[in-house]
Amino acid sequence: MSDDLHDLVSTQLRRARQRYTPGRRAIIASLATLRRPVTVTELTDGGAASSISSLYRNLSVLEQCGSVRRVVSSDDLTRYELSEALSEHHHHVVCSHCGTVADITLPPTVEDALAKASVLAQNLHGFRVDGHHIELVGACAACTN
Amino acid sequence: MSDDLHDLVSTQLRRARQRYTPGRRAIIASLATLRRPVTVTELTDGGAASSISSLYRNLSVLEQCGSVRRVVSSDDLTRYELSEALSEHHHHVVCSHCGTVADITLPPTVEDALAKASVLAQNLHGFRVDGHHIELVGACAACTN
DNA sequence: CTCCGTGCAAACTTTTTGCAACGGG
DNA sequence: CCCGTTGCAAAAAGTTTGCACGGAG
Repeated sequence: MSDDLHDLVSTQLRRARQRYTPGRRAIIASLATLRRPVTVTELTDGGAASSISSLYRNLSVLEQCGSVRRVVSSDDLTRYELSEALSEHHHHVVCSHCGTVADITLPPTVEDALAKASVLAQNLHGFRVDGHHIELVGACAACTN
Repeated sequence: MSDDLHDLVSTQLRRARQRYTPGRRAIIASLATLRRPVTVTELTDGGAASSISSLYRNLSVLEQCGSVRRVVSSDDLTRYELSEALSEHHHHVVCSHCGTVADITLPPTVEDALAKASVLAQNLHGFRVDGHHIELVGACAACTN
């Protein structure tokens, strides 16, 4: 686990006048290790939190200060991952069979086309586009078998 | 409301050995009128269902037979819309301020680039891509003011 | 006459909140 | 010391299920 990461989170938290407590550190550590959107249950089971209420409260704090991102996909389990400020711009592949979500980076062709389309949306619909997220839905390697 | 739509739904339901009851018809009618992902509450308030449990059950049936699609976005309200079999391939713009979700059609450049990227994901990660969904996140016209 | 769909109420799951105790700054 | 964080327990919100009635095939 890189100290850089913890320093970044620490800064983000301080900016929001929040502290980098052990509980929050454990969450960040887990997310950094797993490198994919993780369910709340996975976090508690993985020992990243002692109490569910604290976990939710800390995730909320970390989300608001921009350290983690809440990810909802097809199934009804809420997942969390490190924000793009702490990782990299990426997208998700969702297995419609087992519900697992994995990270994926898409080629510049897609990103460029999407950037242009965003400007269009802005002009046509008056919708200010701040970001985007692509979800590829299908069957993961394990579920294809 | 086009009869075509109801005929299509009717066929989809029959294929799943289900009936096109008034309750289900009302849901489809609402979704067809609103033409955007709608929350469960919006459906009940709009008079599309008399009982919440029946609404959930019917949405589940309609989803399984391919008539409606469950849409989850950033906020925690589940939304439903007509499936692409009954509408057209489209994507969503999500207002991160008020949570509203609207439909948007993206230019072929994006779709093409994404199609190529999907093949890549398939080859690189062994993930069989069946479909995709793009979410543009930002601020809607009303919330920009 | 037999099922399927419906509505009500209760159960269940997930998330949020109240409150008292703890501990770092 | 003070205030933010924590853990427990209770509450709230959203969704699902059990059961009996009613209507359609």
